[in-house]
Amino acid sequence: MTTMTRVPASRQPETTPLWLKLSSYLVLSDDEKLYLSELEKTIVKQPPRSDLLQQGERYRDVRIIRDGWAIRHKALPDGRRQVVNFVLPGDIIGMYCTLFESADHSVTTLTQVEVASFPPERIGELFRSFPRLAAALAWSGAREEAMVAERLLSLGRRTALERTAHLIVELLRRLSVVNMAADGHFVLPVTQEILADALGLSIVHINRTLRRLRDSGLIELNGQRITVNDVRQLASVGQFDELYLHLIRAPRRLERTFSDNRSPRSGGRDEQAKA
Amino acid sequence: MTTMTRVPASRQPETTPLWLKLSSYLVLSDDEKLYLSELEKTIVKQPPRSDLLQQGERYRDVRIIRDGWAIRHKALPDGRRQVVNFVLPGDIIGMYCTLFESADHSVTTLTQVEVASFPPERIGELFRSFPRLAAALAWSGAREEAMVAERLLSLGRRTALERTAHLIVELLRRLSVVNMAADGHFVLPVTQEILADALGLSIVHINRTLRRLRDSGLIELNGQRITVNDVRQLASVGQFDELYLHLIRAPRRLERTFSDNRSPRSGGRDEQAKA
DNA sequence: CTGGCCGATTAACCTATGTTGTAGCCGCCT
DNA sequence: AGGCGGCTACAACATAGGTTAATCGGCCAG
Repeated sequence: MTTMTRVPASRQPETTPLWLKLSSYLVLSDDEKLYLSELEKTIVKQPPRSDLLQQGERYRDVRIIRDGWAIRHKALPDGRRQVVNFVLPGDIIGMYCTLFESADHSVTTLTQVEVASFPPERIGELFRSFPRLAAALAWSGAREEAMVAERLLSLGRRTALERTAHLIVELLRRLSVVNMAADGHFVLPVTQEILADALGLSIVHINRTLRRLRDSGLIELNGQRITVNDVRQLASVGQFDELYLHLIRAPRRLERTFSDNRSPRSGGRDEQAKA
Repeated sequence: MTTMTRVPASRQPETTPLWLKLSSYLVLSDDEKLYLSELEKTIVKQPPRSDLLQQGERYRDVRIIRDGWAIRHKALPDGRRQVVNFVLPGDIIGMYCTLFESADHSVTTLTQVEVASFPPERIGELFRSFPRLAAALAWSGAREEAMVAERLLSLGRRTALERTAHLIVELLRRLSVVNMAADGHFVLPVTQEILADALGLSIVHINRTLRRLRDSGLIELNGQRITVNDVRQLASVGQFDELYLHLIRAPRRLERTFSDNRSPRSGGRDEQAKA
């Protein structure tokens, strides 16, 4: 709402990345805002290259990333590795911890990361007392799946150049939502090895591919800063269609389905059950 | 439970594939069973090769597959296509229709398919009145994501032979849950083109790969019937680790989180706010 | 200052997989 | 009966991307 600084943004309690992200989906009430900030109360800092979660490990708390980057990845017994997705500020880890016994993937930090965590039991509470907020979190989780499916399309059917372009545009879009990208540039705290693992390529080939993108003037790289000179064109190279990011606001039927029609108090907005 | 026939299994109302699948995760009460069968009341048959959902289309009802196979796939503007997952009896389509405006993928039947459908609004009702059932459905959805992530690992880091072996074992495991596979054989109503699109390979190469699997005696193909002679060995070729299928029963904390602690009776709903 | 390590970069070479084209089979329509 | 379309099968050839190996620069510990 107010113009945003690019600072880690945790001055005012309510503008955490998660809040920003959810707000892009639906307008949150003050109650909801407050409850959300409750969830982000217990905060810890994790050093770079440390595991937030390990494949096979039992799930523990739910974690909210407040600052920094991480990767979600899976490994084969012989060491080959696939990065499933990048975990950015505003993303949630272990949302399914209530449903699954143990994790089928690892999450490892790339930079120093600030995480909030809360016990899984609160999810039940959330669904009961703040159904719209719960719906927004479900949206965030469903979007995650959509991103993985899109990456699958990339690995299966896009060439190395297309994949790489696609990923860059995706990151740009995602980071914009949490005010971490401006005019097409952002910090990409990632080695080429990690890019390779994300795109199913060899490290040498990712290097070649980045070179081609640079040579064609589509992007610039200075250290960890990447600049996209012409987003439209890069998107077209990557056949990027942002439909899968589901960035549009919640459909009207969401209110019908998830509005809290049980507590006339607290939730404060209407009820009027249907059918 | 009782010994199972391989018949479509819809004689007794409660043993639908979805019920079977969810029961493998948690024991459902009679109320829950009943409500589930309510959801499967409106039934329609779809011919083979027809769309249940089209990329870009607005979401409509939630659909439960009761019989037959379909694929969930995404296409690039130039026609290249990736099959994201196979949709089997007991699977659900459009679970996120409340959250998203329009679909980012298509679903197309491979065989004749029997689908039940219900309006998205009932999901809210479900979460309020039958939280354990809702949790089981959430489990099913989360598992879906896990499968896509595992396929991503396949496309990114497994060879054609490994991928193919992996997929076959996965299908075998999934079909077993709904009693559609016995002693390592099942019906695979799929052309090689579709396998190719699922595994990110060319149709010619999938053909070569199946040949290798047959020549090595790991599988047999007779028309659409596939027989896995040695599951252990095939799983080992595909580096298959079923952790990602999350086939184990619900963790204990699920009950703590989702048990309906609001209604001592059955359908009643109400409250006791938190904090 | 210096050695060691990590990551980026490039060249040369190799191979898994893609492409193109042909043939055979089977079921189905007329 | 003939022919057509969809699918499998395979051979021959082409290439995107993998592998290996060498170099270079930056950073840090001693």
